[in-house]
Amino acid sequence: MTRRPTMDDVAERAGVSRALVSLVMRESPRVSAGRRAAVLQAATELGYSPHAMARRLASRESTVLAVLVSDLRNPYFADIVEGVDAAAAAAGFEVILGTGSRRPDAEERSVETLLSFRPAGLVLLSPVLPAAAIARAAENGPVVAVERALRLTAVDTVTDDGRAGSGLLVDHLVELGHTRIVHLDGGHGAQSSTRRRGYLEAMQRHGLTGWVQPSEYTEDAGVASVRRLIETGRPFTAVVAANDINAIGALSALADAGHRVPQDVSVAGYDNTSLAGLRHIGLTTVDQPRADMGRLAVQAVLERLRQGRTTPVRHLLHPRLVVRRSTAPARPAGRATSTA
Amino acid sequence: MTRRPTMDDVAERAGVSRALVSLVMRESPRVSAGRRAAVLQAATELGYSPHAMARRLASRESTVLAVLVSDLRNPYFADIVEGVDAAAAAAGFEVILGTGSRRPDAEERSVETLLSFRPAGLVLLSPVLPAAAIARAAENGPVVAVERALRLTAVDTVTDDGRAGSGLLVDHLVELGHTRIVHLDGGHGAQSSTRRRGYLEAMQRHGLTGWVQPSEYTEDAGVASVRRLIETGRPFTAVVAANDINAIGALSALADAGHRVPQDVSVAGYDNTSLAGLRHIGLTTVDQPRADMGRLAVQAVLERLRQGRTTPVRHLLHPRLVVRRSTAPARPAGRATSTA
DNA sequence: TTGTAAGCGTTATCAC
DNA sequence: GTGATAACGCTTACAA
Repeated sequence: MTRRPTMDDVAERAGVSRALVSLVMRESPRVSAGRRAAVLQAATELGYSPHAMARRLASRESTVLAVLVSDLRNPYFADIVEGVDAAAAAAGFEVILGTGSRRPDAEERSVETLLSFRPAGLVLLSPVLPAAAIARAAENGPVVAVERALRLTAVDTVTDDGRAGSGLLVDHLVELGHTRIVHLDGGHGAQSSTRRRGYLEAMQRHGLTGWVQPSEYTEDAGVASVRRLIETGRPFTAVVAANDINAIGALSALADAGHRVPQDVSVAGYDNTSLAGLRHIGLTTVDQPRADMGRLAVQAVLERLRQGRTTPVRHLLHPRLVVRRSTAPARPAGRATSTA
Repeated sequence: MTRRPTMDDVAERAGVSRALVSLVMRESPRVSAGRRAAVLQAATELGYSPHAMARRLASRESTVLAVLVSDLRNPYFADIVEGVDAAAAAAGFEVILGTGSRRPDAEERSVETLLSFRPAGLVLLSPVLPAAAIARAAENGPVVAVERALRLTAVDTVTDDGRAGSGLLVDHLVELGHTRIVHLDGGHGAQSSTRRRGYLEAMQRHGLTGWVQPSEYTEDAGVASVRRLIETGRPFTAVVAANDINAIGALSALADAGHRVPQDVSVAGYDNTSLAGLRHIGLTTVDQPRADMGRLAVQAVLERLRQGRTTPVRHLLHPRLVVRRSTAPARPAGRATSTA
């Protein structure tokens, strides 16, 4: 609580001018070795470290990168943040985070707060903000939206290729001999329409008929939709769920109905969350290069900042298939509903 | 990228002085309604919002609360951060987050960065920083450590009562008729020694012999230690794991060995992570009031700040038992190892 | 109620 | 190389 030492304190103690201290702190090469040492010593003795805000105010340039995390609870974003963090640190930027709990109004407030720090750039992770608000933010500097489709020329985007990911899963299942492959639709969830489209296209590519069952990105929805699926009486041998948690709901509904996974029915998720990797679960899924997505977002900001790029860039990242125990060759009979 | 409008711009447009704009922005009551309206209109027309850093520099007081999150991936912390966030917002504070990936050096750097913003206070979530570094940080203002025992008078602490939590689990199992209850020890994990102590004390209280099997806060360690447990040939009917993920490892090792949960063996976790609540898993566990912990941390900062408290406060929060399907009455025989 | 002017802790632009 | 001195965008006595 005692007043922190300022540059003037250091200057006085070292017997030099404040300007010289400033040069030393910024590691300027044109300071004599002797003075530099004196300043450095005075600084450590006083426990001085530069005041980041005053520095930015005076230099008129910010080294703060603001990141809006729509949902801190979701480890998916934590992975992206780690990528952002690493890339930002490497570029000499500090990262400040804000959170919005996936509510548009809370996100807008959070963005306001972040912008009040006058950051050099703003990274939005899967924001639910209205596009107009994003456009407004983009008037103040580079904005990158991750996992959100946006056509604004002022905003760069980084997304994973959900179509390709669904395609990977369908290809994998077809290779295992499956033909009756159901997709649980993600409903209102982000990326759900892309994933559905990828599924339908891949099915068509293989000459198979698509079968989409409405669901949501939740465990409960997975349970409910698989129950309905079974009630139809139509046979199926594989389920491509909306995401991992949805797949886990599907798993438990199948178990309740006496269907064994993967002997009777194969199940796949999406996102490769830590859940999918649990021994207990062992879910075949799709993994996005999340750290890379974070890195690319930072890179996009830097390009606008340092190279003056003004045309938007659209990164579409390729996901990777992760095969685990929840998928296996289709049973010759192909009638999953007759197991019990 | 165009220069953001400043207070002077607003003042000029509204035909008033900069000081008056400042008063309006800070919602001072002693401004005439007419001028206030004019200023507000000019501000919205220009899209003006105050420069947070300049404001703090001039007012010599910070409304920034810095939070170090040791591990963003862990949803446990996300819950605490939400509590911090809510309480900070209510008190008119902005929150900035830093992360350290549970590496002491990375955490120290992160704290340095956070302090360069000259925050009003610093909240450390389960830090792995050396105590000396924490003491140093505390020279600059209020510091609160969450989930980390610390005897520094300059630092307030908020922790959950791990002893009580383990006690709740043992009481619950004893009530179900269990006597051969094993504890998987958390090893190097935070709070593990407290949880072990709570287990041992509770066992003693019930006149039972404690049995501690070394483990870690991971799934793999849970698997390995239960395997070793079974190899001993000594009968047991219940397992109090180090935490939830450890318990899930235990579940799968038990399943591999042909032991049914909860018919043959009861299993309990700790932390009430989202994993525990999965239908597929249904783990009995202990829940900490995480949002409250965040709130209390903010409150502690505020007390030092506004009420000038200088004596440290130690909050010890009471956990809650959450009973799910993984625990059940002990089998009369009480011989778990003879099922297969 | 409103305006003037002196900071806040730095960097940038000049001189020397 | 080093040192004055004017910004940076704002708050805050103090005057008016």
